[in-house]
Amino acid sequence: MDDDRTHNVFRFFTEVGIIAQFSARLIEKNLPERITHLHFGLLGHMSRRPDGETPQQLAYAFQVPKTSMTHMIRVLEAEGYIEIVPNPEDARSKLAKITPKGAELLMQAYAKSAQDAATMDPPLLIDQMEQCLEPLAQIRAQLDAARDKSG
Amino acid sequence: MDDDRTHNVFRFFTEVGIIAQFSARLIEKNLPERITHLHFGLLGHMSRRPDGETPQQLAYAFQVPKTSMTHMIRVLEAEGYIEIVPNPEDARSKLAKITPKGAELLMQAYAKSAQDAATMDPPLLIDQMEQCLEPLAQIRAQLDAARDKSG
DNA sequence: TGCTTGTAGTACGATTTCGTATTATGTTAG
DNA sequence: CTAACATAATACGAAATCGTACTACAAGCA
Repeated sequence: MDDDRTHNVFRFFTEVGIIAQFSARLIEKNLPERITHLHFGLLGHMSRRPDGETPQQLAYAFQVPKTSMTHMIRVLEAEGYIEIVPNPEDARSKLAKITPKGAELLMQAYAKSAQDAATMDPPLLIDQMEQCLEPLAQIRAQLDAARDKSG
Repeated sequence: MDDDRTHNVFRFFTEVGIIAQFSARLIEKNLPERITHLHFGLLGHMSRRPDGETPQQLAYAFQVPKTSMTHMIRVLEAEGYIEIVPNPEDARSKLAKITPKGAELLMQAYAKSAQDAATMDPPLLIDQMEQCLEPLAQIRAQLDAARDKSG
């Protein structure tokens, strides 16, 4: 890879890192005290999987260590946003499911953040975001695939 | 903002968040124990500012609380990657400067990560990254501007 | 000068992250 | 069946994050 392209890869990662931090703050501004953007992501993930997922699956999906996921799940459960039930297919395991309270939080935070995004000054560059969506999805899929191959 | 556009904004942030996590891991794989991708970013930032920057400036640039920056700077100093000197223009303040050892670490980690990126399987989609660079830079600039206006 | 207000950095403590080791259950070879 | 190994989750502890409160210095004004 030549120097220019290498430089562009790093620049890409830098921009992405900064934007990710902004989006985290945007969401967390509309979440209760101990709930972070990762918890928000977890709730969104679970809302699309009504049968629940195991901590293992969640840890893999969100690319955090199992122990970190254990902790995040406990916080969500302590606040009543999810419930944790035994996994009927494996007594070692558990299933985490979103509760109505969790679904409510998800919706509220989504709506408020959307409102914030819509009224930002200067306005959010949605055209540019949409323009990036496809390439970003491809890049993410490639990184996922590379991870699965090498660890 | 209509529902589709709102949805796209969230999707954009989601993709960006996942990619940011991957890039953090890519870098950190090539950094010593206690050094994170944020430290790497700090070193890169300082390498472009040989006169040093104050903790305050760094905290603002990296969008982390002052106390977090205090801690990160201490780690970098303890490991010898930066040095902290009094700010001649303000006795309350300090300047953090990269050391030769820090510059060396920066170069090594950069080179190793570039190597990893170049040999990834499936290969990194650099065309797509380059295609995103301009819009991402604009989006980041807009978010920066919105932050400066409202907090 | 003396007073008031603002700013840079840090001490401290609550919480979070995450690596290592452990427990409990599942799976498979013999 | 059972021993050996694999896997899900967690206990535990070291380190990081970050909000609050504080100290030290700076700057503006009477």
